[in-house]
Amino acid sequence: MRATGKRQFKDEIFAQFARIGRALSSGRRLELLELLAQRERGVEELAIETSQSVANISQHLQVLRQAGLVDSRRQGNYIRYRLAADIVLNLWLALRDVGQARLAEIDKLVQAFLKDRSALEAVTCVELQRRIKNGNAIVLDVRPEQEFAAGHIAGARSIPVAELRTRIRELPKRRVIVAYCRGPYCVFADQAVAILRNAGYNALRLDTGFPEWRMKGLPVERDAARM
Amino acid sequence: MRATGKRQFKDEIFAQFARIGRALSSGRRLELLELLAQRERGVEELAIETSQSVANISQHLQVLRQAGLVDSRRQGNYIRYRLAADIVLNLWLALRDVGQARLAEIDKLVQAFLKDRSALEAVTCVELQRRIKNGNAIVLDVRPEQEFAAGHIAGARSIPVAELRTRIRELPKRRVIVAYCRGPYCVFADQAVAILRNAGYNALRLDTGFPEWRMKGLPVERDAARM
DNA sequence: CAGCTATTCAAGTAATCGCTTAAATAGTTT
DNA sequence: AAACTATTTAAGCGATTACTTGAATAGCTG
Repeated sequence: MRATGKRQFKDEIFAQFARIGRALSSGRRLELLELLAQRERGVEELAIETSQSVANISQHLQVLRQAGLVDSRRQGNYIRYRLAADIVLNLWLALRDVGQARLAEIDKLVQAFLKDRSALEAVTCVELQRRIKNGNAIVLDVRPEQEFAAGHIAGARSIPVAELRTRIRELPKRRVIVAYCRGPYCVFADQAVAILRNAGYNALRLDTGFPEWRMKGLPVERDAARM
Repeated sequence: MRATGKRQFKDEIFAQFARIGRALSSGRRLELLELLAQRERGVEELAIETSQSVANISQHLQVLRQAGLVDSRRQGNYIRYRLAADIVLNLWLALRDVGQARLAEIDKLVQAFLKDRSALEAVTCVELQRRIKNGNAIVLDVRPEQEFAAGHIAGARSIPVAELRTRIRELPKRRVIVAYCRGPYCVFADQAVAILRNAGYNALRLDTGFPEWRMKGLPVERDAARM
């Protein structure tokens, strides 16, 4: 308990926690976390989705694994990665909250790239839940099918945004449609709302994505067939 | 909305969030956050407490500020730094939770340095709250006086651990004493419990610190005189 | 067991990081 | 306005990082 020992203890324990910070210090790795928050994936899948080389993504995944943020398991010839625990998702969401609240650049980027977003107010989780209760909205999951299968808002329908134009007739025109996707920095729901409104539908965007909905303890479902 | 623009948007927005991760990627900076979670401080104070040069700490503080994690204000000749918002504290606690749950090295370090800790079970916040309600414990804040003044558990008494041996008679021997400090990786409460038990007191450690207590929305007080 | 394939590792390079020392700045106080 | 002082900045270093390319590994699958 003498002073030097105490300093060494502090140095070492904070250095350990800093390993986690370091894992969060690359935009590429945060993008991987965001993808893995939707569902588990193989290395090549992640490489394609992030437009990176397989070797590079593999190395990033090692960093994430050594920081305890992701887990992997073998499935046939592939190795599938996933978030190691819900507290990891919680950590990523906490970091995102700080960015949203404290970094002006993030707001600027969203404004610049998603020009329509500021015009249209988004639906909150509480409000959507109320609408669901009243049968007052169709909940539309516009993420890729496999992400829907791995888990979605209870009662939601799936039409991936890529298929929305061709499958738009599956949706009734009379009712309000609330579209959601991976999260507030995912563009799928914005695109979906644009397509729907263009076709004369009454569409709104949920202000967050599926992982946030689930972390709030709100009702979710998953495709029992898959997984 | 074409593919290349979308990739660029993702790259840029995740790079922005990564600035926050980078700020968390140094043990030294995490130590600063932990100190600032107790109360605001000047640069030299932080330098002394971390055994670092003033220039080095100043540079770390710039990194933290540019990531939106800390704020500063001038007070007389000094510049005082503080956490920028409660969500920053929330982020640090989320990171710590992940470390505790997922990094075996952290447990090893605690076991090695705080050998007694495993023997003695700690009191949880819920349990302490119950004890307070029943008048069933003395709550003892063993952090330095100024940290107590900046905020403490409602009803707690202050005896900094450095003064505990000389002031131990202020405490009644009949009642259970629950000591707390900065957090689970702070050694003050462990030291205090050791001193108290050695002197024949019935003492226990709270399993977290003041910032965690406050973030849970449990009752706190502050010294109105200071501030 | 041999062949195949997804994944990891290793080496190399340009850029960045943490810390030190020394000088500059900015703001208060006298 | 001058002097002082806390803080920031600049330059320099050794160590580390992100990514690429090319080779190695590990473990299914036929």
